[in-house]
Amino acid sequence: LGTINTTISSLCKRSLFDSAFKFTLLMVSKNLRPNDGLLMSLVTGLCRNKKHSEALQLYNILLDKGLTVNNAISSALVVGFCEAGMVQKAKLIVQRMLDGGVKIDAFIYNALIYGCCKQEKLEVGCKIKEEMAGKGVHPDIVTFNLLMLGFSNNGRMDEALMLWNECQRNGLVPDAYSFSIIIGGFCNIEKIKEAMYFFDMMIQQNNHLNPVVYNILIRTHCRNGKVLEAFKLLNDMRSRGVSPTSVTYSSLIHGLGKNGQVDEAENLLDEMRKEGLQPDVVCYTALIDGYCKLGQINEARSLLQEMSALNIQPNTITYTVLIFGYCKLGNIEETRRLYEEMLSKGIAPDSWTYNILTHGFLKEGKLEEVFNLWDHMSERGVALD
RNA sequence: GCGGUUACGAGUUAGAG
Repeated sequence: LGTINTTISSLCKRSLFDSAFKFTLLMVSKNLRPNDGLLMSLVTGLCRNKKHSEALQLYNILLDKGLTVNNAISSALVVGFCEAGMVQKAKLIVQRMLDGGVKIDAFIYNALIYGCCKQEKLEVGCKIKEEMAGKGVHPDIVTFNLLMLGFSNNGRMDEALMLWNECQRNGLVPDAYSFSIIIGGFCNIEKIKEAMYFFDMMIQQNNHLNPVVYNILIRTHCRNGKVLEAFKLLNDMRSRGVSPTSVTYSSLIHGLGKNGQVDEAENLLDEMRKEGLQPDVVCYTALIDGYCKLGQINEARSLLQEMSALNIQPNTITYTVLIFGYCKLGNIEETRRLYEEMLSKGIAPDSWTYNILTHGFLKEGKLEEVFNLWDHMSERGVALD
């Protein structure tokens, strides 16, 4: 049995979920049961790779065999379906668990609420919260956080705050997530005063301080062109012993780039390295965008080379940014070249890429090329939106 | 006992016509 576990584990680690799946089925058919942790990562892995039906199949077989399936495995399945937007199917799975007399715990309810909130079905999410309470499963802080996030993302801060109050009436204590959700919600609608009210509350409690809240505030200032304010917060976080992350830096780089301060932005890459942080693809893409917006396309292009020298893989957005840079300069040659290059690297263009390419070609009167492009696009299963 | 659920960063679309 140890060998089985090791084999499956190794297959999962190498992301060979198909093989792990087949191997597990084979084992289960011989009534050998891999351990819980492995089954969970297998279910999670299958779902992340869009193999939901395999995950479900495995789950069903375990049940049919009368093998124990703990809530962690079930919740991995429910989460997998919810993350892919298949909340209805997730609900069916849960319903079957209920029918089978299985106790649904808060993790699973929360996973369902997560799915509902992702689809902006906030009222349904709230109903599930009531339902769980009715079944004697107390909504926990995660339940409240999920719903607060749902409302915050829709600018419905009144409702988010009602939940903030409600959870405390229920004896729950807002945690670091709660704070950043509320602060982020106010930032989204530019209610900075309100955001700062909650931020000060965190500071006063001298608790829950973490890079995420700072990142939210820094990004908000950067988005509003208030880079100086953003840097003040960077100092503030450091002085309180909170280390910046690559998210912090990418926000700052983006903010500086938007202001045309690309040199300062580029210096931040070195500053990161001095702090032991590796600049990632987002930091580079933000900087490349900054150069492109200034028309300094060669600088942008050499950053792409720098990335490959450092083994930082460019992605769809990186290429789209560069292509847009060339399009704006009317450089059709390089636009084509980059498009070919991204295809040859297996980086998939998306609807934004095609949108930009279309405009670029049209601007230069390359009507036929647009038609070719559109054929290519539909072959690849991308639709303009 | 251990494990499963929640927060933050980059790309097209300002205005006029």
